Amino acid sequence: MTPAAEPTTPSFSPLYQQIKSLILQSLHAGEWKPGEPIPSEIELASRYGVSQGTVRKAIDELAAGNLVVRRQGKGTFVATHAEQHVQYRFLKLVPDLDQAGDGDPGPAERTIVDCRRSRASADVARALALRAGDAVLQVQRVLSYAGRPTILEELWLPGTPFKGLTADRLRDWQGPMYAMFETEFGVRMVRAEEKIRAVLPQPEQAALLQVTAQTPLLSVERVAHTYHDQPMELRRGLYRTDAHHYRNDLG
Amino acid sequence: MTPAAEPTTPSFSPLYQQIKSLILQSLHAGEWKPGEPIPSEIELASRYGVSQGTVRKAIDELAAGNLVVRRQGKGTFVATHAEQHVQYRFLKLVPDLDQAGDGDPGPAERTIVDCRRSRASADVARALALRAGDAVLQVQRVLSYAGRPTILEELWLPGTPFKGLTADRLRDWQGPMYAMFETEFGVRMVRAEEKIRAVLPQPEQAALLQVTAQTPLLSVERVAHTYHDQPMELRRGLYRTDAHHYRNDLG
DNA sequence: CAGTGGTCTAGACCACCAA
DNA sequence: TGGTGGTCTAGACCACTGC
Repeated sequence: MTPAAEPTTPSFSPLYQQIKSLILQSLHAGEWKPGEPIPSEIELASRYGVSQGTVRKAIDELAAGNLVVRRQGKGTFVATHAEQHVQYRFLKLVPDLDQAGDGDPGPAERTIVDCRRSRASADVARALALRAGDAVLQVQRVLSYAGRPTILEELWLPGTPFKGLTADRLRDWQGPMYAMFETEFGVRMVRAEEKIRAVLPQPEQAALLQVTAQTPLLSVERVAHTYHDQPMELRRGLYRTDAHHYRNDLG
Repeated sequence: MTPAAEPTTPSFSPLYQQIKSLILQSLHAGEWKPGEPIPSEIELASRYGVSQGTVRKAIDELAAGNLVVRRQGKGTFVATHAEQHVQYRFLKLVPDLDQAGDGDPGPAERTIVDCRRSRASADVARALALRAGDAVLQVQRVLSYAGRPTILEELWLPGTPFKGLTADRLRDWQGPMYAMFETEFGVRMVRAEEKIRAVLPQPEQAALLQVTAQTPLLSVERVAHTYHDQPMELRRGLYRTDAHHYRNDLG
């Protein structure tokens, strides 16, 4: 606001950016839930006292960031991991023989190996913007495709927002885990970043994936963020790549 | 055009999409070279007989696809791998300790291991949309960071567009290889897709990277495309991930 | 200063959907 | 049929660049 403080700040914010921020606030505050429609462009325009075109440009950017989905003739809806056409939006592992070509890895069998409350180690705390020793939820599970264990992943969640999450609730839930986070805990994952390495498994890891300790695996460390770039999940995955590969499109 | 032929085709093309196609054609035809400005929005509007806003929306999409770069007050320029802020746009390997945080892996020493003309094998031909036996150029090189061999890559180029490419010219060129393809051969890479696996190296590969044959490595197979999604390069890379990692942002 | 892209508006019309 | 998002236009004004 005061142009004296930040020299590198563009001392100018377009109207549509301000509108975008306002809509973002309402999304974060849960004024409209995932899957629900947000008010029409005309209604938002009159609410904020700007033209429809300005609201339109704001929503354009939200839609580009997958925060919102437009459907012609129906309205604009809060994006969700549940009913979304692209389920498992953040999972880039696809079968080598992808006949359909749609990157759909097919149905996965999920096995919860472990689920318990613990305290954040230094690196987990750093990734989740907590303090070391804070309460976290720790889950370990295996995903299998066609009976073949393929992904072993361990994930950490901050304890407070996910109070009440148990192994049983995880087991009972059908569909993407991120969809459960939305409907059960009101936490919507919006963005994620992954660091990928090639590693050899520890003996216990090898056993869970039914491979030898000499089998090279993809190590995928993901930090998923909710609104305002707040980190809400750390996930460390080990991917078998003998029948699958990690697919990435570089625009 | 004829709505009878294709049942699933949206028998409707917005004006700005048509304008986008026209601009794309000019880009492909080389009417404006990489780094050069394209005509102003007003000029394009009058050339195509549409309003400035329509041209604007067309250019918006081209800019979103990194085909073109807008610079306020100066004009709109054909994107290039050379002077682009993000050099090595397609290289996602970054140092584990990235102090600057800009993903800049720093200067690389390049060593050409091999460069020769050969004939396309079946899989190379399929990737490059050629026929098996067609002339291809085959290059093998090593990239080192701080004296440490980190990337071993082998790449195949279709023989015809790259007539005259030799090991010497590769060695002499400073800067990104894709920048050379632009200025020397008029081939601009626009999009790429990568398939990533974890593998163990062959003995010769291990020697070139100065690692043991038990060191897990990232296998990165990239197909790079020029305009109209035409494949123009197949690149198979082996990445050491003991001091670097592959970084990916999931929007 | 003139020329460029960037923002904002107001209004018209079209395509899609549901009741 | 009415409401939604999608397209297109025309014009005004702003911000940035270079001369």
